[in-house]
Amino acid sequence: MIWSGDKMDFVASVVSGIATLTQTLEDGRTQMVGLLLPSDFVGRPGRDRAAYNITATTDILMCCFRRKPFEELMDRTPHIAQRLLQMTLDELDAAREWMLLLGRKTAREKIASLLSIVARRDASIRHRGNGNSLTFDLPLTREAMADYLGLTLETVSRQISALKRDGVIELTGKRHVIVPDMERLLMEAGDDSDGGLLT
Amino acid sequence: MIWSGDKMDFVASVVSGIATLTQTLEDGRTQMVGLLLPSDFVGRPGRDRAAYNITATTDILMCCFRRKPFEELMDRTPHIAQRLLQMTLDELDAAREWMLLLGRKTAREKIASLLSIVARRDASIRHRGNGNSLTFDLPLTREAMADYLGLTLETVSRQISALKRDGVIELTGKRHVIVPDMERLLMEAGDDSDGGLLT
DNA sequence: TGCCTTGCTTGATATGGGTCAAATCCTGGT
DNA sequence: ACCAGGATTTGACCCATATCAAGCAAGGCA
Repeated sequence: MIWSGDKMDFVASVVSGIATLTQTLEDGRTQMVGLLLPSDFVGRPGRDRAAYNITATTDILMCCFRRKPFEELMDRTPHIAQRLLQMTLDELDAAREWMLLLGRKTAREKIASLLSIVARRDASIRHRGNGNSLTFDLPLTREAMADYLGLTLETVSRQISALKRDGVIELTGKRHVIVPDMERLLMEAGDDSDGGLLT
Repeated sequence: MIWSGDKMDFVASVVSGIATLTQTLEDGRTQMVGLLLPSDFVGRPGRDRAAYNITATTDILMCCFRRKPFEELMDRTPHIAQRLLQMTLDELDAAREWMLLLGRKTAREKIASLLSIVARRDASIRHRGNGNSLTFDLPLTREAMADYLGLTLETVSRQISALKRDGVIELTGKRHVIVPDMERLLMEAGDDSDGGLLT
């Protein structure tokens, strides 16, 4: 959709669909640095070039504003800057949680963490708070998961197979996941401090 | 100084000295998620508990405000929220750069990146823009560097030795670094995007 | 002076995850 | 139904980094 360095004279808000923010090294290694979900904000007031690649992983609908008028609106409406500040601080928290994952977790913990996050978000969207036994679809390919977690797609595949073999999750099809025991999955994720914040 | 989960009824700005923000897993693995330098902001309006451990690595002087009055001040002075938003967005960019480092760079690249960052910051503080051949002190122990980079302290030590052996840097004492060729160091860091030109 | 501690280096070995390669599964197009 | 191309799984092997362990240097202190 958008490449890092492109001119970007608008800001936007995601209405529906999913997109990713990625950074790459010149030899092709890539790392996902953000996941854009409905209600997330894209772009930055006061900057005219994109800092990251933005890729839609599904059909996506965004609500765009030209940057200049938006900046003027922000000057006139203090409430907006405050709201944006809250959202940005939440993103910063999420980024820091993610840094812990990238720097210190094992491959298995990384996968379990990702599944926990997706499961929680999915549960909160459809509020089906039925305690144990959750069910959801993965919105990402194995390769996207690898970019998210700082792994290779082969390792992702292997660890998912391992979690399945150990009964932590069940799979129907490639993408549909059943979690018989959410507690167990959270244990596997390593941070049972329950502290996963979702954006 | 402050432990994650502690009550924190103030916000602050660093005046002088250096502190770190770290997260830990319950088995003791720790990951640095932020570096607090002079002028950086600590704490979050609208949250009353610290989310991270804050550790001073030098003597430090901070300018503290009680949280409630500060929040009121922010409501009355839109300019402050905007300034804070800019700072937070900068931190978010830094966090994302860091995620790329943690997820995709090799140990050698991580060390070179860290040295580049410290060198650049140091150079900008003392503006000694003498082209090549920079010189600076590392403000961190090997262990702190390891926590920063998602490595072990032994690997940090080995990679620094390797860079020295290869002539990328020179050491006098354990902490004082001389960079004979900054270009070379930036190459080693992997992201030579110093201006975004490719031949 | 000699002991202790803290920070750092270096070596030997183990292992988690990467790399390369091949087989299988799935989906949409003709 | 058949085929083509992408997505996924699985296997074999290798290497970068972790782990475990020993030793060194410098400073503080009894």
